[in-house]
Amino acid sequence: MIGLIDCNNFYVSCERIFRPDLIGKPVIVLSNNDGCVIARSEEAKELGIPMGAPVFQYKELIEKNNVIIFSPNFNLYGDISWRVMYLLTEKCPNIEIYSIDEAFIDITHQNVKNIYEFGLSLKKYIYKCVGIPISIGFASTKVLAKAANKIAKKFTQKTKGVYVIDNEWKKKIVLRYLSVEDIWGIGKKYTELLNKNGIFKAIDFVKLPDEWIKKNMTINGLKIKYELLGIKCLELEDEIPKKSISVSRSFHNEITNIKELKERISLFIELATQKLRNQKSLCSTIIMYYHTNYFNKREKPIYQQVTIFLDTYTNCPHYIAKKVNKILEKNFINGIKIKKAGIILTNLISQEYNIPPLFTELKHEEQIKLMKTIDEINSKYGRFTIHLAAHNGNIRHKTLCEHLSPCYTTNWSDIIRVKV
DNA sequence: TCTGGGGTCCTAGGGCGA
DNA sequence: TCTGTCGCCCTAGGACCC
Repeated sequence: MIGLIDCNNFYVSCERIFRPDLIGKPVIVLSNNDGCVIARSEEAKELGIPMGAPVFQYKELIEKNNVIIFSPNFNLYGDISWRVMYLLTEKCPNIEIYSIDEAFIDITHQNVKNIYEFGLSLKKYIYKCVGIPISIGFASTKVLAKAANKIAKKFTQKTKGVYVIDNEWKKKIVLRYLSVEDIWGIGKKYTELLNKNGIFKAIDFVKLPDEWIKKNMTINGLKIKYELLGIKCLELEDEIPKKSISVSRSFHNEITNIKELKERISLFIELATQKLRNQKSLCSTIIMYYHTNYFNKREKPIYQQVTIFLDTYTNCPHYIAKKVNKILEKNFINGIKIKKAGIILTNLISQEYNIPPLFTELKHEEQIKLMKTIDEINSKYGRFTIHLAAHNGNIRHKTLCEHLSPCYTTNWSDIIRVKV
């Protein structure tokens, strides 16, 4: 039996842990630059604020209903997520952490007598220890567990946040209830295609011939069909290192000069190589890109992308920044207004398997020692104590975040004080 | 005026060597 | 030596997820 645990309105719930006065009030969390809505409380959903909505389009509704706004505080959310996952692992060792707010558990080999009661106790435990409300769906496959979770969330009063699909009858009811757009793995495009062919519910989807599904929705579509029928096609996965690492940002004020762009890109490289070193990997290919504002219909959109193949594997920001800056100087189009830029590190290998090439300007032994020292200093005295000269070490620079909450659990100066 | 960020997987199609 | 076929590799693009 597989369970899917999902934290309810996760980012909003994280903010509410330290602001219990906001329970019952409409709350939203915004994306970087306070641009779009990325999390909503139930009350905000009821007001009709959609996911991904640009804030400026809903300004009136937000003000009229006193909706509480937060800028994203990923330090806080990451830390709370870690606590939730830690507790879940304690109770269910066979776990796949799927995202910041979701995890699959396999309880087949745990001696669980009553799955529903087990779910309720897990829910109670997480809320008691971390203060995060969760919903749980149990079923024989991942896709069905996702569907069960949806039911648990949608009918909280009846289910108390836990729903188990443990017989054919329940499975049939769920397939009849579930719309195709709500099936895990079927997005906007496939929904359009299915609707056009008269398929609206999961029960109709599973009746489609295999050949049709494979031809129109690839092998993944076929796996979804069998999972809905209760035949396991997707296993719980171990944590595997990332195959690519990227850092990108939109800019509140568009960038028009190469100096500033170089500054930002250098910061992206520093952040990305930090992630790379954390998972003990090296990269040999860097993709750097930037583009103008696609929403500005008055100007022709410009997109530039450069792929840089290194002659060696590295996780050293100085080496990468040097190469990227050289390319930037050569390719930069003067006069364009850059709205977003980013870098992707790819072609990753594990540090262990690295064999330095015979001819390269990079001095490997020295670089390893240097990076180790820098990481130790930054870990002891704070992120960016030592950083690339190209940026000033201010990672929040020029990013709009007017509603940022304190880092209650990760910053000594933000810890809540209690008067006794 | 203002519209996020970070990933994965699959497939088609072209280049290229055996 | 030329030509056709097959399979592998790579890339771009499109789908999906949170």
